[in-house]
Amino acid sequence: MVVKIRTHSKDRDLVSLRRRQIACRAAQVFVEKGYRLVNLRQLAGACDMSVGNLYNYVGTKQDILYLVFDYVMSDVAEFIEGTSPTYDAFPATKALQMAIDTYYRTVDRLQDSVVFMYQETKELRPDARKAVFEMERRLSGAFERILDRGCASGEFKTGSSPVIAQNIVILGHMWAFRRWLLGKRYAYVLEDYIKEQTNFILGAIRGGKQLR
Amino acid sequence: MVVKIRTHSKDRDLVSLRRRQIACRAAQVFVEKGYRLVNLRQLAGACDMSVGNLYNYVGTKQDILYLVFDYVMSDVAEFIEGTSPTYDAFPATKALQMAIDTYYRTVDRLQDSVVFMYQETKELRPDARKAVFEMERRLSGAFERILDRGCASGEFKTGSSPVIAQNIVILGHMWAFRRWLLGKRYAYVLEDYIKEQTNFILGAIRGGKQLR
Amino acid sequence: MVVKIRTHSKDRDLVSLRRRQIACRAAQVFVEKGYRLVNLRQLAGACDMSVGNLYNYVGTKQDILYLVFDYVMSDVAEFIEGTSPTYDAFPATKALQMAIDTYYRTVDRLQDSVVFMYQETKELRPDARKAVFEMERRLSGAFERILDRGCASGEFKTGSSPVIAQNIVILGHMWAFRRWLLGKRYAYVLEDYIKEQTNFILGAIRGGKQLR
Amino acid sequence: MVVKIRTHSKDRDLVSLRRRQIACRAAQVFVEKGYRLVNLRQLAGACDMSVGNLYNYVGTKQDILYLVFDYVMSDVAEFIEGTSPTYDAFPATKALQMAIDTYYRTVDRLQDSVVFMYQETKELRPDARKAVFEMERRLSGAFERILDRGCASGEFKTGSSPVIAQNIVILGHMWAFRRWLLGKRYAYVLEDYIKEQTNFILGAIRGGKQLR
DNA sequence: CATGAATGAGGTTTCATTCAT
DNA sequence: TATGAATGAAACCTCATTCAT
Repeated sequence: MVVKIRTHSKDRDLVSLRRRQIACRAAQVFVEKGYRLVNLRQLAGACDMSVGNLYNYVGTKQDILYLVFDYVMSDVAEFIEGTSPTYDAFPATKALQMAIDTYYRTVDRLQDSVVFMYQETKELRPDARKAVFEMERRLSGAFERILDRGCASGEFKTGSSPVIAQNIVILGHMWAFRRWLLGKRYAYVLEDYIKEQTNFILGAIRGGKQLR
Repeated sequence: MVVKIRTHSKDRDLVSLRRRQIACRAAQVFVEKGYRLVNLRQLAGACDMSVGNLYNYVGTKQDILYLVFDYVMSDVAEFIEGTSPTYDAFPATKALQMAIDTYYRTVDRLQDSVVFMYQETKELRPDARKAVFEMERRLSGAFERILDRGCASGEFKTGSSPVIAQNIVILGHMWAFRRWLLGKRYAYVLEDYIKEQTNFILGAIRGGKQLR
Repeated sequence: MVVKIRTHSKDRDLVSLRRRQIACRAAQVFVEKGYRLVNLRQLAGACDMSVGNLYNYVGTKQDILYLVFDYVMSDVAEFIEGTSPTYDAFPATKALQMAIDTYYRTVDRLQDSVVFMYQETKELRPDARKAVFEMERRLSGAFERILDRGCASGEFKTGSSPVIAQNIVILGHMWAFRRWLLGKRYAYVLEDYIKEQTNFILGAIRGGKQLR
Repeated sequence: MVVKIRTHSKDRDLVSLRRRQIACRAAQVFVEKGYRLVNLRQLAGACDMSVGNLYNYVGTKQDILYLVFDYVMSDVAEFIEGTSPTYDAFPATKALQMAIDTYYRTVDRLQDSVVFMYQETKELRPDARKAVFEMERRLSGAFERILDRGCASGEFKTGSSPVIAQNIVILGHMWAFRRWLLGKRYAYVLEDYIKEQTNFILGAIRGGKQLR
């Protein structure tokens, strides 16, 4: 899925350089204040550019939003492409534990962005939204593959592994949400959360044998 | 938690009558188009009022948003207060099944509103946001009580029951989200989803014994 | 031909009152400085309104331009509807003289507007442009009827009376153009111009017999 | 009349080479889309130059407009200087017929430009505008000379020949205008139009004797 | 109490022009 | 000489809120 964004420059390298710059800086302000509350002057300021120049690399404000989504998602994509294959060397149970651990830590690192994406996906153009869904799908697909492997090896017994894969992803997002919802009052520790949820998930699919 | 909303009228009854009217009508348009995309002319029109009169019962546009949240949440509150006590008569496992079933059907009925609340909570004033959190807390509290009862009776073996209660709630919301995300492409049936997730949850907390 | 213009008010009378106000004041600034060079702040100022209120009665800046065209053309329409029928009582030659005289004086009165319309018609939306053409057509139609009557009575001998009617109209506009083109340097007197052109036109269609 | 245009280059030949290039290409886009609707990126693209380089040969966007006027008018000037003298060999009536024929065909060829000039003259700086007027004056002067010759020889009997010369010019422009105004609906043929108008004009100044 | 006309700040986007390379 | 990235002022339009009626 490719989302076309208008540019006035023909220098490919410069375009991607500037877009990275925009995505990275805009991510901060968007996440902090929300898409609608950031105006283009602020955005340009955050990007160390003039408003006019911003529009050399982007067609609309919405495009900037997409760049931010893309930027955040690329981090997630890295998780999928980078680490996912290495799990194949391990038994499914171990692999799933590792994948959950890694993914939930990724969510922790990107927690503000995760919440942001839940809240602002609706602002995207349909095609950009579709691209986001696709990424989401690939993410849960990575978990699904491990689940399926576990089912094949007899380690797991799942009902619908797409649903369970989704559950795993969503329960990761929940970590980000709880912090956002509860703010400072939320005193839970990531390590505990991961352990808790790993147990919950494995319990559900392994016939109740918990981690020791 | 009470959120104060300015009014120009002193007739208490009229105020709450009009506010109910506003909440109910505004809910529809907000949910349909999103908070930012609805302006006060449209809002007033939907409420069968003039803009000026709207401002007799409400101080700002945000207040209307809160009224809508309150209105939607009252539906959820009903679920909690109305049905929750009746579960005490059943064994925890049965009670949890029933609660999940009822709640997930509530989510299904309110699916647009659920998504809406995820997306627009950030628009609320801090105090209004707090009120939303509180309701959320009471909701998961209802599940938590059943879980605790099950642990006490030996039916369940959970780690942190607050986390698991949250999981149950969130996995319900996920139903709404998937439909929104996937639109028409989402062909899953509610009955199946409930069964699947009930199995998943019970599996995790009952030592793996699934529903028959 | 009716050109629809968006309004936020439902009070028909107020809408037409304000639109008259807008047309009248906007005409002055537009004619003076040109459509593109007048911004909405200036426009609103000239109309003794706020920008926001202006947009209660109008959908776009273009709409204001059309209001101005309509306003100017209504003056011309008056010429056509008001005076045209009275000419039927006179022989065609006399009638044509009178019509030219009246019309050219109208052009003189509206000279800036006439030039303005030539220059800014292109800025109108297609449907509004069509409405202008129609008015133009009705105008030359008024002359055409006199010409046809004269041909029937043997007073005139024209080739294509639509073309000649057009000529009459255009040569009237030329009066406005010359003043605009030549500015103060243009020292010609309207009376002379009318006489000159009347002779020119009658000469062409009466077999050369000039006015005395 | 000379209009000064700033340049950053000192190479006279290059300057005029580039300016010709600019005028020729810009003419096309200006005529097609209108002065205001063409921006400098488009203009530079059409001229096969970079924006920056454009500004080496021109001081402002207006200057480019003037170059275009100058370019179009040079075509008209050619008509005047090139063909006008040859008419002296013919009797005034014949000369006038020939001049009208040639000029109206020129207008037909340049019809878009003619309309363009009516609409955009106002965008020129005063001194550039004056240059345009002067050219206009020379054009009608060419017809005026023929008229005067005809009056002297007794072929014509005109009132004010400057006015009549203007009429001839304007009625030529009208051909271009009608096509623009009426678009595809205008089905008149140039040959007929020329014949019609020639008759009209000669009729007016020859005492009604029409062409055979 | 009810109306909706009026306000004006603020939003996004465009574009003529400059200037470092 | 030639390039095109960068600038930032200014354009049109929207909308939450007020207030005279």
